[in-house]
Amino acid sequence: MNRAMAMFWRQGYQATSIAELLQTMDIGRSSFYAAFKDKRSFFIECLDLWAERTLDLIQRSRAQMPPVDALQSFFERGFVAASGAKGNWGCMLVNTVLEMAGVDDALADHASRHLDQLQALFGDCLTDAGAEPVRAQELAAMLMLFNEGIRVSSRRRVSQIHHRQSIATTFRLVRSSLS
Amino acid sequence: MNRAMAMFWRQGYQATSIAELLQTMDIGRSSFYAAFKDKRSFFIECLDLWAERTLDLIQRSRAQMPPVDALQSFFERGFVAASGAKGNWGCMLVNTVLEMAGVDDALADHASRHLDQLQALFGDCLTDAGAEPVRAQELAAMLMLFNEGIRVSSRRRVSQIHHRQSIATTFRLVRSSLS
DNA sequence: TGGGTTTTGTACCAATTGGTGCGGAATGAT
DNA sequence: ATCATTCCGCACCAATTGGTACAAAACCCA
Repeated sequence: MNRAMAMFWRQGYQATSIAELLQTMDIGRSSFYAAFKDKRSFFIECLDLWAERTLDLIQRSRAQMPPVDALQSFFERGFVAASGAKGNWGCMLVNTVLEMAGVDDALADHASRHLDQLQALFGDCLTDAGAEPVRAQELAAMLMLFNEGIRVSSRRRVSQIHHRQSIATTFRLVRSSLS
Repeated sequence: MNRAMAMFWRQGYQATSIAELLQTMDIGRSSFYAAFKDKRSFFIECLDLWAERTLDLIQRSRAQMPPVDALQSFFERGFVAASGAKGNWGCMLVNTVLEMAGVDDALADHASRHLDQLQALFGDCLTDAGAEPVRAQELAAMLMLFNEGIRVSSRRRVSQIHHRQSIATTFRLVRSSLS
């Protein structure tokens, strides 16, 4: 299932056929439809799994370091770990929103709600760091905008160094805004 | 052709079938294949048209107002004009990059190069506004990141007001950085 | 009006899509 | 070993995909 999720992550929903999925999961057609209802339902499961892992990633970091550091490490990890030689696939939630909006709005909304959760978690980290609730919400919204932007940019052929720099300057701004 | 472009813009490449295109263009199948080589080639034409119009939009604004105002009006127009009751379709270039990356990399690169042009134009406006070349490039890159982010965000159900606010604060930052 | 060229409507094609059903193989308990 | 049950490979299906062939129609200049 991890492989299937990665496939959806990289290629999106429409461009991934069931045949491809079966091959990478190394199971038969019957087994697939026995375990999952639909291609669509299965995609949602993968989407949820992806979101869950992403939230967990931040939560775990938060237990080990100051909250703002945890946030920053989240952005940096997304650009180092996920982008090997194989290239970066961006954020599955962002990808899904842009692919399905105007095609399957329910699906796009589902991904969008996950992004809301992520933004809420950003806010939590910022209040933890001592920001006032209102200000934390503002900053979280800004970080989400930054996230969406950099995830798009990461699917282009822009140099990694440049992204790192953007992250650095953004978080310098965030930190200065908190002190 | 405008209608066809709008269709691709809203639904993306894969989700738009030839049959739908023919219907909205109100032409027959033969006429289509006589005028355009492929679905893919036709999509590229639409993409180029969209990019051309976007660049023109900025250029025209630049002839009528200070360069930074022109940039700001570009962002604001994208959110008022394009987003009627029918909703906002974001930026066709950004949409294409995210849809086709990992599926048809050549197509994604094509859209990405258009974004490079757009970013270059951002840079021109900023140098016009008196920024030093290096600084202008930095700011242009930041604006492109902002553009990518807000175009994603605009396809979610986030309130318009919020976007306007983001634009305002971003440009306040840009202006203060220029003075 | 006539003949030749372009345009266009439509039937048709092979390939692929997501999804179902069946028959046999593996499994496990007695 | 036997039986029942679960599992799975594979054939099959209808629908849709992008693309082509071909003939009829519209057009234009003489």
